[in-house]
Amino acid sequence: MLLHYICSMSIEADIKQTTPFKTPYHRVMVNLMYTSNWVADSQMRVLKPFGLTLQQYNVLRILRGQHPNPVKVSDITERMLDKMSNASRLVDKLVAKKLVLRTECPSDRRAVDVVITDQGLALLKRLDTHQAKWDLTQADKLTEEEANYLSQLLDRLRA
Amino acid sequence: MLLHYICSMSIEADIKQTTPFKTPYHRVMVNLMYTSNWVADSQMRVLKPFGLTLQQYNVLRILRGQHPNPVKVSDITERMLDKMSNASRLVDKLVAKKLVLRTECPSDRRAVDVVITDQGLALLKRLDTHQAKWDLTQADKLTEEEANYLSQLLDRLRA
DNA sequence: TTGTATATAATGTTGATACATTAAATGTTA
DNA sequence: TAACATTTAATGTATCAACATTATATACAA
Repeated sequence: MLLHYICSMSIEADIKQTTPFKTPYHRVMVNLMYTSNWVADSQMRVLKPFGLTLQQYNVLRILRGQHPNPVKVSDITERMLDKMSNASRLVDKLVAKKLVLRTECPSDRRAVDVVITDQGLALLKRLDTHQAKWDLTQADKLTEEEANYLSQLLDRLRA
Repeated sequence: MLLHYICSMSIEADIKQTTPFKTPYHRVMVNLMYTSNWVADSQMRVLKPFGLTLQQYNVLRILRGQHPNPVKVSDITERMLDKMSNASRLVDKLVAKKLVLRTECPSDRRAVDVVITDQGLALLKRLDTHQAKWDLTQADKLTEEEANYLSQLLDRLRA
C-alpha cells in the first residue's frame, strides 16, 4: 500500500487527532516520529529507482566520508543512524552490487575492511544532485538559521 | 545487539562524523532520523516489559482516543504514524492479547469495527505513568515554549 | 605459555514489514 | 437489473530486522 503523508500546518491535522495532546513534550515526540517517517519515505522514493535502500545509502555515505581509507564493519555499525541487526549482511548486498569492496584487515584478522568502489562513488555522485534538489525545496520552508536551530533543539532533546 | 545511543551535544559527535555537513538542511535531516530512532528506542525499552510493540501501543492510543466508539481498520491505517503493511495483522495481535475487540461493522459489512477493551484501557493507564515520567525528563531539556517551537519547525519541514 | 575474557564478523532463527494479490461488499452507471 | 469499478480487510510471499549463537582472532592475566 502506498501511504500518503498529508501536508498541512500541524501534526494534529496530519494524524487526524481529535483530542489535543496532553503536553507539548508528548506532542513533539509524536511529531518527531511522524516527520521522520515522512522524510524517510520521501528519501526512499528517490533511492528506489537506484536500487538502494536507505540503510545501504547510509553505509555508502559513511564509506565515502573516509575514502580512500577503509572502514571496518564494526565502525559502520557504530555510525549507522538506526540500530541494525547486521552490518555484515548489509555489506553483502553492496558487495553483490559491486558498490563496495570487502577485504581482510591486515592488522587484525578478525576485522573486515570495507572500501567504496569507483562504481559506488559514481552512484553517490548521481544521487548528490537529487540531495541538492531536496535541500532547495527545504530552503523554501526553513531558513538556514531555523534549520540550525531545529538541529540544536533535537540535540538538546537527546542530551 | 544492543545499540547504545550516545548522549552528547551535537549530532556530529553522536554519529562520529568527521567531515562537516554540506548544508544545514542535510544536517537537520540526519539529525531528525537519528533523534527519531533514539526516541523510538527509549520508548521500546518501556513497552517491551508490557509485551507491546511501538505500533501496537500506537493503535491502542488511537482506539482510546475514540473510546467507547469503534474505529475501523481503515481509519487505524490512516492514522498510524508510520506506513504499515497491515493493520489487520496488527489488530490480530491485540485481539490475541484481549486488548481490543473486533466486530463486523453493522452499516458496512466490508468494514471491521475495533474497540479497546477494559483490559486494554487498564494497560494504557499503567503506561501513562511512564509517559508522565518521560515528559518530566524532557522538561529538563526543553522548556514548553521550546517544545512547541520544535513542533512548529517540524510542521513547517513537512509543509 | 596456558587459560580466560574480549572483540569481531558471520550465521540461524523467529517474527515483522513491504508489497502484491485475493475475496467480499458496496457504489455507480448503462 | 447487470456489468464494472471501488472500497475494505485478509492473505501470500519475499525480504528485512531483532536477537541469540557461533567461529575465529586477539588481549590479558596467572
